Amino acid sequence: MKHNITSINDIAKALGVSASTVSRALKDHPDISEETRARVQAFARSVNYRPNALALGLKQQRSFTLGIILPEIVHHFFSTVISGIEDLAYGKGYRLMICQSNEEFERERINLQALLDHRVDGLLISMSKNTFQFDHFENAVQQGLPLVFLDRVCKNIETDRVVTDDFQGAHLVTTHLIRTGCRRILHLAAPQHLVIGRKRLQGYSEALADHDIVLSDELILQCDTPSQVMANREKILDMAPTIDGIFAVNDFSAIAVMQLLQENGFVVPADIAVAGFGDDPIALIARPKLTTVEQKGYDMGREAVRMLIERLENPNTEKGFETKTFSATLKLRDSA
Amino acid sequence: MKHNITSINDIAKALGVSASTVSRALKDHPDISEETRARVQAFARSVNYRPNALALGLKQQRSFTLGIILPEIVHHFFSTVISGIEDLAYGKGYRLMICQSNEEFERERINLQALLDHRVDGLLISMSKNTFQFDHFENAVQQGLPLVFLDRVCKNIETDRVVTDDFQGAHLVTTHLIRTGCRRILHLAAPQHLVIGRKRLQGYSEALADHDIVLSDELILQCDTPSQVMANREKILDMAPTIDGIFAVNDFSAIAVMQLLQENGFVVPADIAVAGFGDDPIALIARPKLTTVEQKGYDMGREAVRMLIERLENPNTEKGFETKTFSATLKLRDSA
DNA sequence: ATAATTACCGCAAACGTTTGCGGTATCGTT
DNA sequence: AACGATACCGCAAACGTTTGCGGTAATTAT
Repeated sequence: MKHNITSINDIAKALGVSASTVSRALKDHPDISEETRARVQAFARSVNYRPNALALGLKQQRSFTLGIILPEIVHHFFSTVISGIEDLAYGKGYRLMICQSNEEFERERINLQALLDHRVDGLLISMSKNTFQFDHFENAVQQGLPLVFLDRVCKNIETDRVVTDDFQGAHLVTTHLIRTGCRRILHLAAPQHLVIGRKRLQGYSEALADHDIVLSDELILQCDTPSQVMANREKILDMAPTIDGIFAVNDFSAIAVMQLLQENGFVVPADIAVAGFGDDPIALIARPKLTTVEQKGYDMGREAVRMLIERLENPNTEKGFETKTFSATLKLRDSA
Repeated sequence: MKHNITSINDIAKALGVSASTVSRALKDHPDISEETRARVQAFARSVNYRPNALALGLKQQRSFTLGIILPEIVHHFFSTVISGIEDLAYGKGYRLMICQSNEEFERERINLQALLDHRVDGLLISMSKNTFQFDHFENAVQQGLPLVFLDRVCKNIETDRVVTDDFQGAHLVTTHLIRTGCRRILHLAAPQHLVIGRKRLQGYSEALADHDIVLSDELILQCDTPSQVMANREKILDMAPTIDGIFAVNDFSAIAVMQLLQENGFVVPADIAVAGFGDDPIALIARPKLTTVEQKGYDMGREAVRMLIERLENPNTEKGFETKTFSATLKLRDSA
């Protein structure tokens, strides 16, 4: 039942010509007579012939497939990234193999290997939080595979990168808090081994420095998920009367802390202003609407795959690696 | 630089044996002497040999790749579905090619063709809203490709299906509204050409009937996005004083209408109770927290790929097609 | 010592495609 | 009439694997 899929050989046999002739006829090679070409093309259309991408990939040493590894798919930012990648890749004739590492190093490694096995033409990767060794990445680039890091970049590897300007975004939003009168701003930070964790903390710090506000260690809390907000519940509530602003490293934590404050009688933003990072859809649902920093996932995805395909189609260009930085914009709303 | 990827032939040459011997040695074929086997395996490991999945796929007529088509990726439900699919497929050694149709028929068709070209072993599809002809699906199943429809099923095609019990979910939530005293319940409905649109309306209708409440046409509004809520703003506000409950076909619309009401002085749920469908994360962010129906995207994804792989690994089973229905559960919260 | 096993390995075809090279007609020149 | 040019097409190798079959030695049985 299965094998009604016609190959070039089937067409050749049916028409009494050779496979090479069919192949050439289908791509309008000048060596083929008008008559044969027409016969072949007509027949191919009638049996709905489609070239076998596996055979093509094997022969031409390229699969027109791109490999993607992300920490998780169920995440608004990453899903917009995928969407951007898909939209552009689709138009260029590339298909996507998508994997998630679930923030596990081992799974990232295995997924990467599987993508290599499938001979993807290039890679788009956002690193897992728990990746501290990088030989799997090095291995891939050494094989000559173009690789673009996205958002969670690996600074130990020389490649193209697409990132948001985390420093600037954090600076922007912290500056805004200061301008509206905040002086003691709590920062809910991401782990410092992540670039985004460090950059956003830096943006926060420098904005304070710019306004001659002393940086105080007790106002920096490593706390980047709603459950960690809950875990730090007492500490935050103890601190609350002494602070006038909060800058959280992402929107989920921002809203969690905002709701924690509200449930305990604090008014946002009158008592304490709250700002997040990422512009997740939940920012618009929360009341007050969350002031946050927009991160252009869709555009970043598109740009990353653009850079990747650029390299694919100009294999031996001498162009050095680029880091494309997307500037962040403040989404000024009601929480700060 | 590129071609340091070793093949079986490279190993064969390096060791002075034939490719067949290498192939057999690597898979512990009994025809190969202990000594040769050890030599080959040691060498293969030392050069980090990995089989070429393209060649394997071509030879064995299966690619260990599954094709996915979804209406959109940036959508909490669909991204959880992908996540469930990925987690299970990963464990079983299958990779995923993921496409989005963006709710366009043409793009769905082209994506499907591309997946066929890449010789995926099976398909997982959630139909686009604008698909009204089905020959591309028929074509695929006729080629012998296992296909599982997910959530947005196509009833014209005989295949396996995985769905949520939309009727039951809608019935459940409407019944709850009625039990808490609602009598005039507005239903924000999805387009009626979609199965989910019809099923959820039916659940609503029957729940009313069960309690001897007459169904009134003016209480059914085709309106399934926040922007449509805005477009129907006046109509809804005019109606508001005359109703005591709203059942929206999804959470985004539910929250949009809830906030519209709140901004115009209505109290939820005291004046008007509001319930949604889907249990999107935003349901927990909204205030009051949204009462809604949980839709188990992750489990549905896992189940769909389980059914698919089951068919793949038992090709000529006579087992008839199944429709796996996931019962919906009420997430009782504060808005109703 | 000869025949029959056994152990081990290679040849070649196949999966579907592309492409360099060579071959056979046919045509036009002189 | 002999020659070169042109038009058209097929052979075969290659991409990396797998696998049925056959082959050669060495070992065992008679």
